[in-house]
Parts: sequence; structure tokens; C-alpha cells
Amino acid sequence: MAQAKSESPMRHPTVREVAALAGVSPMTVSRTLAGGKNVRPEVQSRVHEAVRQLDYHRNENARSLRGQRSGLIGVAITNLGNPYYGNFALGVEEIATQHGRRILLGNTDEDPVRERQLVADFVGRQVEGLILVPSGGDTSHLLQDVLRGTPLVLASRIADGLQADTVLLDDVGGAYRGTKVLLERGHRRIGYLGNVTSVFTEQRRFEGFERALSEFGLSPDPELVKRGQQDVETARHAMRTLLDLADPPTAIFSANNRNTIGALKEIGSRLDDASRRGALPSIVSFDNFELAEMMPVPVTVVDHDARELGRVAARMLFDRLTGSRPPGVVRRIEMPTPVWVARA
Amino acid sequence: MAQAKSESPMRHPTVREVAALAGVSPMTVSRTLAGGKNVRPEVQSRVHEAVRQLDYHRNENARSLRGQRSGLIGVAITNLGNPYYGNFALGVEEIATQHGRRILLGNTDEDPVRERQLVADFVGRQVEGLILVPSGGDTSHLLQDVLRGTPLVLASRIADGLQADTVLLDDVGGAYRGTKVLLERGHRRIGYLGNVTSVFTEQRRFEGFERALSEFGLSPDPELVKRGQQDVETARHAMRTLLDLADPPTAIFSANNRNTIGALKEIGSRLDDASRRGALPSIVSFDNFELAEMMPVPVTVVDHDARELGRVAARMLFDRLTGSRPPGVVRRIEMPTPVWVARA
DNA sequence: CTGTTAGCGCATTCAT
DNA sequence: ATGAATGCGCTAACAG
Repeated sequence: MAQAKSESPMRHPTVREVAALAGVSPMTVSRTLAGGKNVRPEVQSRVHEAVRQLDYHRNENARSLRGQRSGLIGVAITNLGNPYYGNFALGVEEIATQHGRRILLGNTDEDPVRERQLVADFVGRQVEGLILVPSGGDTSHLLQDVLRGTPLVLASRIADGLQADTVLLDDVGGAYRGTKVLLERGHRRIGYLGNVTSVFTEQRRFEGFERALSEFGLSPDPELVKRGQQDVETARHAMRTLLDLADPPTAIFSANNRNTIGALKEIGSRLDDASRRGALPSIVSFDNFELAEMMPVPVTVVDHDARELGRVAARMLFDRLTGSRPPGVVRRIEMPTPVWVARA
Repeated sequence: MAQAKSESPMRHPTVREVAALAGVSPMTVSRTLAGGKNVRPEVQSRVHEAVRQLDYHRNENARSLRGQRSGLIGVAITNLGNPYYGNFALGVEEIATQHGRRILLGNTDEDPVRERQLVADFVGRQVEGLILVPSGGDTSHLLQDVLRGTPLVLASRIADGLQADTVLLDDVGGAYRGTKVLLERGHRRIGYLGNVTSVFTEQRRFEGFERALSEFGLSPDPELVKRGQQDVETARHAMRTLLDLADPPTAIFSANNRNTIGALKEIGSRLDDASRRGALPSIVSFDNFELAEMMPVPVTVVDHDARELGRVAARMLFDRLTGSRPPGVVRRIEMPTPVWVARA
């Protein structure tokens, strides 16, 4: 049976050993592995044979020391467990692989301290570029002097007063159009569920919500606005409060996936009570979710493509790396947030 | 305004420059950064000041070249876009961070060739350990000779005839218990939806399905068994075929999340037709999904904790790295797959 | 076409 | 408590 027992790691073979086995100099091995320019085909095959025999792998760290590209891109996201960011990372990985780069991945858990450590470590590992979903707060670790010109792309959010290439969602537009769907259907008491107000996307989505209301001569009713829910349980609790109001909202705008799920769970728990059932609210959810069409209340979705967001972020980065973008001028892209009705 | 323009990357400062600025030798800088043993406190603060002033970051690649640990763990998973693997990666990252290691992440997309390339690259980058969800097929790139003792942990699946530490789900038991729920409720015509038969977990889940049936004197009805669906659309199509049978199944065992979603979407499209509505099947889903309790048919879930699976995989790896496990003996852990009723 | 020399940034070893 | 020399594995620059 094949063995993969974990013995104490032994030394990897080096160019020298390959060279010795192939009866050439280390330089010839290096050249062969670099593509074989100026090496006789016959010698090349001797080298390749030696490589195979020794299971030789070039030491990428040593190469990067010698001035070659490290081939590494640092990616720091806030929560890998969120499918949204999983897909984002997948999009980044896809483009990075196309460019022959590898991903160094870190989870910040929305913690600025972790973010700072991650970025510092990434820089120490000589990453060629950074892609970051900023956690907010201090941005001094992202300044040009610290990064020494390592290209940086921000995704989903901006970082406080920092000039950098950025890919955003059209948060404002999406929230605006989603809220408008409710208003056009005649809803006037619209509840709002959102994240903590310090989060950039939350601010923007609330702005879109407000904008749509004001077009109809309304403004957010403080009694109906619940912000600050970061997880499903607290979102559910906020929804409960709204539904238990003497005059509950007839519709809900939920500013993100976690709030939507919490809201729907609360609705689910009220399905049996036939007397209240008719009064259950419609929902507009910023962020799509699977099986939205099977919900017991009308659901409208403000959608977006996380994977494509990752691809775009990565492309912006490689535009810098390949020098196809002039330095100095910063780009900002907003990705579309189409609205569609999952269940009328 | 703070600047982070992406100038062409300039050289990072080195120990030498820090040393010069602090008026000491490079060695003193190195020692200070390594903890400060045998360096006068006063000198240490001079060094730290110089570090701050220059925004110095130790070059980790150079350190690893000099024989220090690379601090890198290679993680290769099949599909980051799947929330299941996103959470798995999160669990790995969590434990790795606790041990001061960083994650090199690759997506294999179920492609053995990509897997091979990734592993080769990881080895070239001197990873201290590998965590892999194997794609199947040839395993020669995972052999001891190739890895040179780099510890390897397999997750979710085994690799063809390869002896290595492995964390698995209790696929067989979960499928068995899930199927039994249906049988005990009196179902006798039970449909099966599953992945391609070459996938390890699919084989095991089908085995559990069969075992439960046989306990009731039944065996899988070829007409009711649909395997090979890898995505929601084909799963939905398979479900359609089952429901359109002259004598359709009264319940469905779905062997994974993608098949469950596809099956439910097909059910959703038949909700309006009141005449058929009563005939809609119950579902048992291997893999949990959000809002399962809100489905229009009874749903039972075979659950598991992807993040914990990642944690366990990482812990197995670090048990090797810290030498707290004797080499030679391979471990295999099966994680529990509790069954619960989401909606009766 | 091929080999030799030298040095990337760091830390181990051995001096002082 | 500090410094000088040395070499990790690799490849650019320069011979030949």
C-alpha cells in the first residue's frame, strides 16, 4: 500500500543535487527549469529525468529572495464562512491562477487588529499585491509608505479616507430600487433591518432606502428602523419587535442576508397562527438567498455576483501589476445590483 | 488625504538599513526582533524606533531560507464557492492562526490536474503541512517520497489507497439514520438523488441508504435512483423525472445540498397545481440548508459542522507538526452527522 | 551553449 | 551584550 506517513520532514533536494545527478552545473538546471533557453535538448531531458527521480521542487522562497516575483497575492476578507465572501475569494483565486499567482488567505473577522497583523505578515511574505475587504477604523497600515508600492485593491467597502483602487456594489442604487418596488406596490409602513451603522455598506444601503422613501414624500419612521443586527438571532429578535408593534409594518427592507434570514425565520414561526397570517409582511432582501421563491411571503431580491466582484477586484490588481494602468490615478468600479421578484 | 497610490513597487528596507539607522549591527536588529534576548532594553527601543520609522517588515521568505519555519500551511479544496467548504477553510484558518501560521489557499475545482499543480507549488513554497480535499484519481503526487515528510491531512474524502491522517463525516451512519426516519414514517417508495458515483462521499451515502432499506427488507429501486447530478439544474431535472413517474416516490433521500436545492425547486414549481399538491414527497437532505423549516414539504436534515471539520483537520496537522503524535501510525476520525427534523 | 562568481535578507555560530 | 563571518537555495551577470 502507498505510504504517506508523516515522518519528520526531511530536507528537500536542491538544484545542486539535481545538477550532480544530471552531471551538469546548477545553472544549467536553473535554465532548464526556466524554460530551457540556451540548453541542448538532450541535456534538458537529462535534467528533467533527475528532477523526476529526486522529486525536486524549486524553492520558491529562495527564488523570490533572488529577485523573482514571489507569485503571491494576499487576500484578507472579513468572514470566509459567509458564502458571499467564499464566492468572492473564489473569483479572486480564479483570476490569480490565470496569472500564475497563488493566494495567501486571511480572515479578519471584522477585527481591525487582525487586519493589521495580516497585512503586515503579507508584506513580510513579499506579496505582489493585496486585496482587502476593510474592517474599518484606522488605515495607517495601508498607507503607501508602509506598503512600499505594493498594489492594493479594496473590495465591498472603502477605507476611511484612503485613496486606492476599489470595487464596490451599487449599494445605494440597489437599496433604492428595491425599496421602490415596495412603495410602488402601495406599501407605506416599511420596516428596515440592517447591520451596525459603522459598516460602509450599511450606510449606503440605508441611504438608498431613505432616498426612495423621500421620493414618495416619506422619511424613515424611527419606530420601524432596526439597525445593528450582525447575526441571524438578533435579526430575528428585531423582526419580532417590529411585528409585535401595535401598527406593524406591511413590508420589510432587509439590508443584508443575515437580517433576511432572521426576519424570515420569525415569519416562519408565525405561520400556524391563522389569524395573524394575513398580516405577514412582504420582504425585500439586499443579498440573494437560495429558495427565495419558496417563501410564504412575497420576496424581492437585490442581487449581485460575489464571484464576479472577486474577479473584478483581481483584474484591477493585475492591471497594476502588469503596468497596464498608469500609476497615480485611482479607479473605482461599482458592480450592478439587479432587482428581481423571487415570489410575488 | 492619505495616499495609497500603486507606484511601481520599491524595495523593502532590510535589516541592514534598520541597523544603520539604529546605529547597531544587523545581528542586534535580528535579535531584538526575535524577542530581545541578550539585547539591552535601551538598544532595543532604538531598534524598534528605527523599524517604525522605516516601516520595516522582516522578509519571511529569507527567514524560511535560513532554516526557520515557513509558517505556511497549504490548503487545497474542491470548491470554495460552496459554503460548506468556505466554512471548512474558515475552521482551518482559525486553528492555523492560533498556531501562528498562514494559509496558502487553492481551489481544485474537482480537477486532479489542478490538485497536482497546487500540491507541487505548495511544496515548492516550503509549506509545513498540507490539508487537502482530494479530487480522486491518481495519488502519486501525495506519496511520501514526493512530500518529503510534509504532513498531509485528508478531509471529507479518502485518496485512493493512500495512508494518511483523515477526517471524514460519518456519511454511512448519517445516510442510514436519515433514510430510517423515512422508513419509520411508513414510506416504502423512496427516491434517491446523488452525486456522481466516483465521489467517495456519494458511495458512502448510498451505502447508508441501502443499509437502511435492507433492514426493512427492501433494496433500492433502479427506477427511483438518480445519481450523477453535480449541480442544482441537473438535480432539478432528475427530480422532475421522479415526480413524473406513473407511481412516483412518496419520499426522497437527497445525498447532498445541491441535489436538495434542485429537488425543492422542482417541488416549488408544482405548488400551484392543487391536484398534485397532496402527492408531494417528504425530503431527507444530507447537508443542512438555511430556512429548511419553511419548506412546503416535510424536511429532515442530516447535519454536520463544516467549520468544526476544518478545525479537526487542522488540529490533526498540528499534532504532527508539534510531534505530539507518533509518526507512522495514521489516524482516521469520523465526525458526527446528527439527524433532525426541520419541518414535520 | 555552459560554467563560475556573487549576493538576495536573514539568523546560526563563533568571536569578542 | 554585541558583532563578524558564513551560508541557506537560487539565478543575474559575466566569462568562456
